[in-house]
Amino acid sequence: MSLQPVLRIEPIAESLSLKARAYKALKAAIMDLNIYAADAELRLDERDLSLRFGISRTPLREALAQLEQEGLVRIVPRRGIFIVRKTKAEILDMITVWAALESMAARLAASEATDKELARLQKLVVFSGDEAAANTGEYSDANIRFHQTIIGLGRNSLIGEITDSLFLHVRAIRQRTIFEADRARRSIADHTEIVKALAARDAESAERLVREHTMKLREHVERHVDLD
Amino acid sequence: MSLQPVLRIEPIAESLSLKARAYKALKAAIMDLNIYAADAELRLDERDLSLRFGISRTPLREALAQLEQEGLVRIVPRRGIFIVRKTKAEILDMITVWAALESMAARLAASEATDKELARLQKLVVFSGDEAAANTGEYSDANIRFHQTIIGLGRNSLIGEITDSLFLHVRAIRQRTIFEADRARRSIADHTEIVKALAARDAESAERLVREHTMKLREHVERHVDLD
DNA sequence: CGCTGGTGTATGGCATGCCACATACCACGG
DNA sequence: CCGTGGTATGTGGCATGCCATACACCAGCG
Repeated sequence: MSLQPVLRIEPIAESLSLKARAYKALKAAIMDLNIYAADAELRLDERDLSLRFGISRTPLREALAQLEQEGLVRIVPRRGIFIVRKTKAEILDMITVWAALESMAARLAASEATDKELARLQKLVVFSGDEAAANTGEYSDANIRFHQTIIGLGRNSLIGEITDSLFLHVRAIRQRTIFEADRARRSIADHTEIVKALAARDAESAERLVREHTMKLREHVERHVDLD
Repeated sequence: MSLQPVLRIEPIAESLSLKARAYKALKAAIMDLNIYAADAELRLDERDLSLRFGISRTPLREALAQLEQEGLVRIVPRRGIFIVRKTKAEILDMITVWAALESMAARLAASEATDKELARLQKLVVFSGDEAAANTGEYSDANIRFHQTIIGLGRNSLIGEITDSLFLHVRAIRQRTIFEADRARRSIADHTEIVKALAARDAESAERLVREHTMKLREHVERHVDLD
């Protein structure tokens, strides 16, 4: 154990490339925008954006190309760049994929997670239970953290990456559906069951419960959410 | 029914952008290359490539940026562009994700697929069974078609897209492991069981069988394949 | 002989400007 | 008044060239 005063060195300047910064800024801007509002502005203009960001079109185009691959925008030659509205069918497919991945993560977590980690997960459920009655807005965040935690406990970072990219698109829907008190209450009941199964190291049940929980959301969206 | 002679009009020229063509060409080149060979060339050069393709650096850079996001290359400023070798842990994670997605597709297929489609799937298994004894090379293709067919029967195109992108990386491994007669034989036995479960519309079993089948591959790779 | 400091070169990042093509608008003819 | 053809304008695609920086090489000093 050295007690010498240590010169703290940080990797300097880590200033991201303009391309990376444009990418982040655009992504944040698109996510901020409620793209499902009827009057949302769906058209982007390269030159206008490059002026407003104060960079040239080259890095901006590269950022846009990345966003296109991620499915957030569509670039049509000589027509324009359009923010993509996902169809209801695509949203439903995403939720299904989410169910497949999170349930696999739960299965893995049943054997991988430590008791300590599971205790923290438990606390998350209790907290959101307290909060939910009073304030469903807070619940939405706790709900998201719960699911992200399970995914993390699976120790498969690819699952985390894929669900993150899906989350962008599903987020708007989730927030729209969560503001129904009964759904929140039942959701917490499901979460409680899931934690129990994990604590019992019951991979089969954990997998099934998580899958069914998410597929309930899918069902709900299919029936009650109107897009397009 | 018009008997008039019809002027056949094809959408003309469908000539892809240079960026798209560069993307395809690079991807194919990288896949052709056995990147896990010790002496594989891992460094690319923008200017050299743009000369060889006969295009300028701009569309080439955009293609490379896409490949980077897909995880096939890594671009390091002022150092170079490197073809990525996946670590063994990453490959294992990919196979796990594959298992989660294909098993979900099987679950969906149990209710979605028509009898006719299942009959075609059945034929695929029989065919690969015949072929396998004589020629494991052919079997590899039939094996891939079998799995892709199941994924298609799930009617969730997102699952197809994600597994396609994983396939790039897993392919090399799959081919390396399939040339073991016993694995091929047991694989066909698994496939037979899977088709049976689907024909019986037993979603639970179909899901489980597909998952276990893929997780066997994962196990095999973890034990016997040496990367890095 | 080994290490340090300086310089040249290679490479990716970025800015700029031109081009092809799709669209919109308008003029002209029926 | 309607339809057709021509033209102007806007937009993304692409080529080109400069710039900053990391690395390699070399000279000079200890």
